[in-house]
Amino acid sequence: MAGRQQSVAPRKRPQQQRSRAMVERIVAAGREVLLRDGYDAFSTNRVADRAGISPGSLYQYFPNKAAIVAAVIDRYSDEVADRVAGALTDRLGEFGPAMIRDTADALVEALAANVDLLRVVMEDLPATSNRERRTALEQRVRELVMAYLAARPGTTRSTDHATTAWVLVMAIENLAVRYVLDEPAISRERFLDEVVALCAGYLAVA
Amino acid sequence: MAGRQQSVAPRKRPQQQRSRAMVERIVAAGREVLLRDGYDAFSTNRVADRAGISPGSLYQYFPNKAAIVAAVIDRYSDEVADRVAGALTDRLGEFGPAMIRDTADALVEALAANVDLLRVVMEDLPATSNRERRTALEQRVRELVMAYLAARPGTTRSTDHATTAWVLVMAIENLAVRYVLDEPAISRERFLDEVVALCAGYLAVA
DNA sequence: ATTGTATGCGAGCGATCACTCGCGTCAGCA
DNA sequence: TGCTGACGCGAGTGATCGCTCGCATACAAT
Repeated sequence: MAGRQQSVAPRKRPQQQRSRAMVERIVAAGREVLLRDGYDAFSTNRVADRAGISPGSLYQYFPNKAAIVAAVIDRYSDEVADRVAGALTDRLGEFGPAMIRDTADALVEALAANVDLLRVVMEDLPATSNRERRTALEQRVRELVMAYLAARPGTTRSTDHATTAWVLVMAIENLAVRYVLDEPAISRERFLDEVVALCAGYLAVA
Repeated sequence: MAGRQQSVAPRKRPQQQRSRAMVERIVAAGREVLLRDGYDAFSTNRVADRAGISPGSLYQYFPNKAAIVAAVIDRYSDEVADRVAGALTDRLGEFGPAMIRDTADALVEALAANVDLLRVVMEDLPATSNRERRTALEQRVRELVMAYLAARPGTTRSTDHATTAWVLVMAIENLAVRYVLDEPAISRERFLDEVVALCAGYLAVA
C-alpha cells in the first residue's frame, strides 16, 4: 500500500571520542530542528547546518534521514519510559486505586515534561515513523498490566486478562496524550480522578 | 513552532458540467493515489496523471496540494459520520447499555468499511492535515453525549457532564480506531461488551 | 456564424532535497 | 617521527516536486 521501509541501522560505529560527540550533536540538532522548524522543514542539510557540521559527516553514521528522526524519537521515548518507570519503582507492591492514580500521574507528568516534542511526534510526524516503537512499548505495558491483574486481590470481572489489559492500555494512553496536548479545561487532580474511576469501574462491573 | 498554514479554499467554482466532473475525478484520483501509493508518493503530478488530466487543470480548482488531500479526507470523514448517524437515527430514544453498544457497533462498522483509507489517514498523513476536522467532529459528538447524560435516567456519578463526555469520547474513539486498525485477537462481540462495560462502569462508580 | 469566456493542456521553471565522492585533516600507535 | 586509518568537509549531482503560463479547444450566448 505505502511507505517503503528503509533500514535505520547505523552506518558505522563511532570509535574515537570526537565522532561519538558528533553523533550526539547530530541527534541534538535533529531534535532542535524538529522543535523549532517542524517536520516539514526537517531536511538533512538543515540538521547538518544546525549541528554545525557538513552533510557528508552526517551520513557517516546515519544511513538516511529516517534514521536521524528515529534516533531523536528513540531518545525521547526512552526519556518518557524512564520517567514513568522511575516514578513507579518505589510503589511496586501497591494495589488498588492509589497505584492506578500514581501511574497515570507519572505518565501525565512524563508527557508534560516535553509537550512540544510530544506534539511534534504525535501531530507532525507520520505515525509510521513511530509505529514499531510505540506498539513495542504498549506491548510491554500491557504485560505489566496483565501481571497486575493476575496478582490482583479481589474478584475480577473477566479472566481474559489480555483483553482487559488491551482495553485499559489503549484507553488510558490516548486519554493521557490528549489531556496533555489538548489541555481541556480539566484540572490535573480531576483528570486523575476520572482515570481512576474509569479503571475501577471497568474492572468492577459484574 | 511548525507547519505554516495555507488556504485550502477552492480557487474557483466549477460552472459547467464537465468541470464539475473534473473535480470529482481529481478527488477520486487523490483517494486512489493515497490508497495505492501512500502519502509519500502523493504528488500533484501523480494525482493529475492518475486522473488522466494535466497538472495545470488540477490547479484550476485546487489552490495547492494540501487542498486536494483535505478534499479527500473531507469526503471520507463525511462517509464515516453519515454511516454512524444513519445507523443511530432509528434508536434516538434508547437509553442504557443497548444504546452504547449500538453506537460503538456503528462506529466500528463505519471505520471498518474503509480500513485502508483509515490506515492512511491515521498513520501515514501528518495529523496536522486532519486536526481541525477531527476536533470539530469530537466536539459535536461530545455535545451529543452531554445531552445524553443530562437526559439520562438514574443517578450520575458526577454533574460535570462536560468532563465525563470528554473522557468517554477520547477513550472510545481511540479504542474503536485501534480495534479496527490493529486487529487484536478480540471478537467483535467481545469488544463491544468491553466498551459497554467501560462506559457503564465509569458512569456508575460512586 | 461569431464572439467572449470557461476550460483544459503540458512543457518546463525554480527550488529543494537526500545523498555522494574526492580530498584534506587529525588522532593514535609503532 | 612517520604512518595509517578514522574522521570530517562541502561542493555538487540527479531527481523530484509544486506550481505556472502561454496557448489551444469547447461551450454558451447572441
